[in-house]
Amino acid sequence: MSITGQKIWNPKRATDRRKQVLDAAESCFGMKGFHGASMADISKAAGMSAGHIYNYFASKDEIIAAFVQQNVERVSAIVRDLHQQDDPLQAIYDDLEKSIHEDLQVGYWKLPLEIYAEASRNPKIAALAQAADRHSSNEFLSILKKGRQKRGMQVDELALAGQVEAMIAFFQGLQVRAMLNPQLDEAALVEAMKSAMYVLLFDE
Amino acid sequence: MSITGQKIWNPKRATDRRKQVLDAAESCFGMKGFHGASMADISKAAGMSAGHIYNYFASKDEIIAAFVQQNVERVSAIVRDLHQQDDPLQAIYDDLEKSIHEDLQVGYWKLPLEIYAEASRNPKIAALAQAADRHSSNEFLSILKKGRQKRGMQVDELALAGQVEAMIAFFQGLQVRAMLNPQLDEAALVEAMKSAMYVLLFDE
Amino acid sequence: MSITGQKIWNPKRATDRRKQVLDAAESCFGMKGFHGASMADISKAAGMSAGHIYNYFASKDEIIAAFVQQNVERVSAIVRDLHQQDDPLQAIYDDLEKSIHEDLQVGYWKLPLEIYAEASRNPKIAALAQAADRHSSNEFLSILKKGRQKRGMQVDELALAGQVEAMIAFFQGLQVRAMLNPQLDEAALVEAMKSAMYVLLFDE
Amino acid sequence: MSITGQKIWNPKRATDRRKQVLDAAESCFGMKGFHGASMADISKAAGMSAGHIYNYFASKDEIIAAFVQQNVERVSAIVRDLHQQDDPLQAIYDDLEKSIHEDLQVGYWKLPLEIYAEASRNPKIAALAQAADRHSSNEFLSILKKGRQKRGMQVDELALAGQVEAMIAFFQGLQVRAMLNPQLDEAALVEAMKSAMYVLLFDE
DNA sequence: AATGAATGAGTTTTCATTCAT
DNA sequence: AATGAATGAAAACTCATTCAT
Repeated sequence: MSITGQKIWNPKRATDRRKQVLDAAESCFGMKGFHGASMADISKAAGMSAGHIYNYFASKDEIIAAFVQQNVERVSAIVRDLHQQDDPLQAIYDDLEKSIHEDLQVGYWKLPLEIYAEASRNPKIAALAQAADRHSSNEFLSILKKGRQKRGMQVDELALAGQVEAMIAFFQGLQVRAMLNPQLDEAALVEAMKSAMYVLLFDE
Repeated sequence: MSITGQKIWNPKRATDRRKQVLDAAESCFGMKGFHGASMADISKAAGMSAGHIYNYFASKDEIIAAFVQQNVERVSAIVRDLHQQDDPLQAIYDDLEKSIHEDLQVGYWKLPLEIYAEASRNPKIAALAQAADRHSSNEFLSILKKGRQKRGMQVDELALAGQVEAMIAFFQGLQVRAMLNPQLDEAALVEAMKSAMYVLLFDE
Repeated sequence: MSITGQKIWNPKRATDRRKQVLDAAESCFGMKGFHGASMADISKAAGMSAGHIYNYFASKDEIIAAFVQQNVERVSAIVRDLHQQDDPLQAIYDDLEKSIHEDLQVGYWKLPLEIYAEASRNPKIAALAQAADRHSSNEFLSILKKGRQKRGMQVDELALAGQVEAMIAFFQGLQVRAMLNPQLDEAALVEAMKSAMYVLLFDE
Repeated sequence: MSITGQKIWNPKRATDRRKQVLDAAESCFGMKGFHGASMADISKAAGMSAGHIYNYFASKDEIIAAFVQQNVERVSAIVRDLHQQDDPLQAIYDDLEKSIHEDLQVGYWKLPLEIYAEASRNPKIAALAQAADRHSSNEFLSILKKGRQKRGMQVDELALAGQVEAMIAFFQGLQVRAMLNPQLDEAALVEAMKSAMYVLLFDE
């Protein structure tokens, strides 16, 4: 429209605006849930008019989807970090206390619980969450496999797959525990988790 | 008014109608979630006008609360059954395959996930869920304590509390796993769970 | 239906039941207004099922109408009492303090105000209220006419009609004053009213 | 956003829309009363969707309150005009015919009657109406006081307060008369009112 | 690019009225 | 005569989405 053409689509700005919206969504969804948070809430938190948001997202559902995508990617990133470890089995075991402590913080479980519920009835969200989960699980499995091989252990892939599932269940279950039992004794839990994780990690 | 008095107020009918509504709510909440399901949906599923529902529940929130209450009581009932066992530790261990299989069925995880999300932002629901959880956890703990004593084991109550938390986390985590990984290999998972549960149950 | 026939329509009982309903309506309408009071409220106050009320009144509107009728009749009764007076002009004047005091009580103005508002937009109620008002005004006028004649005064009927209107306006205006000015100084008002009523009553 | 800033927030438009709604409310409330008029009625009369009205008023109650406020202010304005008069006592007396005529028009009494009824059971509206009434009464009293002093009369403030109450009762009573007696003979009424108002105004 | 005014379908809830018993 | 379960239409209000500017 203008002679200099600076009004042409600017992908950098678009990315920034999407991030602005998703950050706002994070705070709104955390407080009110996906369905309790209104577009007006999000637009206010994003410092942007509700109408304008529709230039970057086709619908509220798409915001939810993008938000979920962003969140499941965080888990992938955590797993990816394990790749760097020399002895991942030991590293995971040694980090248990910290990992558990993190998992029990409200910032760590509130939105995941929201996502699980949404995924349990919204097929689009389910597909996203399942795909991300598959990817992370596979990566985790391959890390553990390499880790065991490095230690000279025989690797029964099927058994390992079961152990991976169980370990992830443990950590996702902790998110539920954090919500249901705010008085939970963390130290005692860490001790119990250590013994259970030990047999799962080292297959003993 | 009648001599037999059965017309003065008929609690049976009220109970029936409430059950009718809660059954309808179960199916609607399962498909659309607490907030996605409308009173119109519920009334249609209950075969009753929306207005009439308000003769039995003061508000939609009260339906949700009653529904959640009903659901958390199912868990309590499961724990209560363990009281009957002669050697509960062994019984739990032996039943693992069946318990896990049950927990992975859609009917077992869909509504719990919904409840966890709702509880994470609705204080009334949180209070209900937490109270039920506290009760079940305590009962589970006392069952295990007695079980260990019967077996002549020393009981470290704090350690046991941590183990109880971990075991519950396991099973609640399975509900998340069931949703996120529909292709999950149950047999492998059972093997892994057995080894982890063994150390938690028998403290070895 | 029964052999003895005691189930045949019993007009006495019907009258009783209607009174029961109208008494209940009085208390409900006073608290919540004609439209704020529900049939459920009235039925509870009447100690009778809502459904049953419809055996005695065809609709809620009919209850309102009957209630209004009953109320406007009270005013007629007050006027009728004046017929007994030997010197009605003096009697009215002497009773002013008491009449004003009564008119300022909440029980005397609350429902009239409700009725005026309803009549101002509901033609059926307007017709009732206007008919009763016409009747009372005429009777009041004829009482004053006789009163003046007895005192040997000339009676200008048109002037008297204007004075009657003004006097009634006075008293109905007091109902509004009572509502709008709860701190109203009654003694001062009585003095002022006395002087104004004097010229209206005695045409001086 | 624009340099002149007129887009940042446009208070003119908001004021216009509120006026549009209040005008619509006036006609709807007049026809059906505060509770008989629905938001749908008002929105249709305002030429605006019902939902949109909530951008300008938080609730229907707030519309009623704003509407009542607007109406009671009209009375204040009438009293304020008297301040301009050189000899207010005489001015009021001379204007009686016109004032009475106005008071008897349907536009003058319909909504006041509605307001009186609403105020008689809605504390918020009662507070509004009473505050406005207090203000107008005080102003009216001070005008009369000055007027009497100008005429060299002694002013007994308590007596004057009673007379003020009586005069206002007169005019508010006329609103009821207009509704209850549509055939009212205005000329006769004016004559009667003149004699009564004379003694109240000039304290004779 | 950005606004926010505006819509209309949808939400929960209330209530006069009917009717089987 | 009497109940109260049941209905359905309407109420106030919310909100994702559109669009003129």
